[in-house]
Amino acid sequence: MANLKQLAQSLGLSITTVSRALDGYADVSAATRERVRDAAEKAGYRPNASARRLRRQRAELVAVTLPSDPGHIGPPHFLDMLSGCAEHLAAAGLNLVIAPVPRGESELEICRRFVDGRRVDAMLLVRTKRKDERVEFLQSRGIPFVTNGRTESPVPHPYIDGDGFAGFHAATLRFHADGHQRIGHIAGPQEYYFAHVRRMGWQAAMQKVGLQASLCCEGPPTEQGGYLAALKLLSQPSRPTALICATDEMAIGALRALREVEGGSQIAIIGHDDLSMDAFTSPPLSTMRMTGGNLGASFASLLLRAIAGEPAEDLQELHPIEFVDRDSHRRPPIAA
Amino acid sequence: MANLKQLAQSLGLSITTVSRALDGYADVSAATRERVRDAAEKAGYRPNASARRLRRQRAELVAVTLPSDPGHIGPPHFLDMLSGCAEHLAAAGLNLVIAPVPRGESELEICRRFVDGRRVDAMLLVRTKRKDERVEFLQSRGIPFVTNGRTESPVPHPYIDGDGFAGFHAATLRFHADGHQRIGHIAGPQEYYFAHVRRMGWQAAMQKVGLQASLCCEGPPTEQGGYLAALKLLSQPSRPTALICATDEMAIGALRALREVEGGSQIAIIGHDDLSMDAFTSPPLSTMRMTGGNLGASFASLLLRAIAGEPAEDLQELHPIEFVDRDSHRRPPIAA
DNA sequence: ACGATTCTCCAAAACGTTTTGGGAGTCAAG
DNA sequence: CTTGACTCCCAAAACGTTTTGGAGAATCGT
Repeated sequence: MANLKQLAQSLGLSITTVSRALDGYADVSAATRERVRDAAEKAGYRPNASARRLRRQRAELVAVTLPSDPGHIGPPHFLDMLSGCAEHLAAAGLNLVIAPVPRGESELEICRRFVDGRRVDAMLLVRTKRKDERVEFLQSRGIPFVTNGRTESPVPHPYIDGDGFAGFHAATLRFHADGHQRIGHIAGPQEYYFAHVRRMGWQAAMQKVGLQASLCCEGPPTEQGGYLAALKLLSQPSRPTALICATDEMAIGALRALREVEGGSQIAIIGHDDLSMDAFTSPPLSTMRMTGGNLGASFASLLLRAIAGEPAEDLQELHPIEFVDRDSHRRPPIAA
Repeated sequence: MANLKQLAQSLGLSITTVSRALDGYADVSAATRERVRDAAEKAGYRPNASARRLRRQRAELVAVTLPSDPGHIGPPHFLDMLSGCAEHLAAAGLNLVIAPVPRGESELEICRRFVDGRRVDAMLLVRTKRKDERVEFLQSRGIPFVTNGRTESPVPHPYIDGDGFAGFHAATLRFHADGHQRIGHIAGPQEYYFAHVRRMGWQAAMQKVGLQASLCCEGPPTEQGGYLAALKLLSQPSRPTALICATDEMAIGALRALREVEGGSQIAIIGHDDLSMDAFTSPPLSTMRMTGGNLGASFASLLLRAIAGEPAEDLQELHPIEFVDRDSHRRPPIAA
């Protein structure tokens, strides 16, 4: 309720002394420090955030841009991640603001507004593209940032990502080990790094075991996208006997397609993300997910270290992907 | 990159004039206004947010506190709601910051920090309790706020809520019309307004049709809570033939219990929230959901109007609940 | 031609904090 | 008695904006 000036006046001290007493500087006597702190406590004094921010030249804020493009919002567990991140940032005196992208504006626009208006000390980027203009912009401005997902940027930047290549590579080999030969891939939009790298993992594995990586169909990373892609693959002359989907949402769409097509229920399928609904689909959807504990905490830590000036090379986390064994991947290869 | 002073200097104008030119005041000539705006554009000038906030005595921020208590995060579609809300607030120059509650601290603590530090112009509260200390605090401070869910506060405040009473009342009557007599209720923690009012709706309907409202069990609003509550109700000497659950999460837990108990699959069940996974449970979960379009936009609008000083009475929205007809509620009453 | 009005512009204050660069006073050593 | 070190405190500047209260010049009405 009160301000530093009033508090100082009521104590017969200068603003300087009160400020320094509260901040625990050694150049104010223990006696006055106590006196000041008692008074501040009693008055319910909290420093005015805007004033502090102006003076310290720090926004005490970190922004995360929410993608709204593909109709659906970001990665799974996204809110949990944000919440964890915000909690850990708060412990360091930073708050997390969410920066949605209004229709008609680009994510770059938003970054610019936040950065040039000195509204944030750092940014958190999700859904990176292989060539991501936001990353280029932030690098040119020298603003600390961390991305969820890698990019193909020539200059390194902090990120946290799952090793999608290895995950999809392993999944493909697993199907092959089960005897599958016609292993199809339902891919996400290839401008996204995660989608591209997952496709590459599948492709490399197919090549490794000497199979043609031809059964691939790309679509938007949504249920509908997966549905349509699956229908297309199933209409091929030589159908796939197993399907690897870029995301669980697409996999769920593909499941719908499988139910509608004769013999579709014979086809093995696996997704990626471990959505909470996977346990309830029929059949329960086998999937993969990134390992590593509290993702939000990791992001917060990386952000803080980036703000502190640690080099980008030290701020890159690539987490292994683990297999989540439910049921949908257990379908024997259909005899030709 | 630049500030007002540099811009003014480079133009040979005063800071005042530049500021007013950019803000479009009439007391600067059209010619200079253009000149200033061109220069500002070219320099990529954006006003420093902290400075503006300090001077205008507005934080340009709205905080939403994320409950983290029951292990699980808030209502369904929560992130979509936040995103929509943030988008509409942004159009009015406000940003949304998320304020998680660190372990060991109360939500009240967080409110206090944000409000007394002048960090926000308004707050958005979710998961209100019948007697909510956050509401009392904000009312005492005179800070604009909107809650998601009503409270029993004697002084009115802005809110958006679903008419849980009517929804659960109607659901109960629907079961009764189907011939059910032993209609049980799995209730959420009664200190939450939503949980209480839903139980009241069930109770009132039971009373209305002359049935005993005795088959009720309360638990935490989680899958596990629903599971345990259902087990308890099923172990009663006279089992329910239909179950109304306070939330879908609890209903999903209850479904698990039904599968484990002999004859459980004969029992009709309905939840509330319309989680995306409801379509995939077996059987697909019938449920209810709040009507009304973009919830986030409504919250944003109410927040802005509250900030503008409209009286609380004009800022209360009670939305009807609609029935979502899937399959789980279609079970004939078991003959006794 | 002269006061009144309108047009443009500006100096300075204010927002509330943190930080710089001392300034008194005290005390012990020289 | 002087010097230096130390302790405790403070005045003033600075952060970058918005807003107040005019000031000077040009224009208008009479």
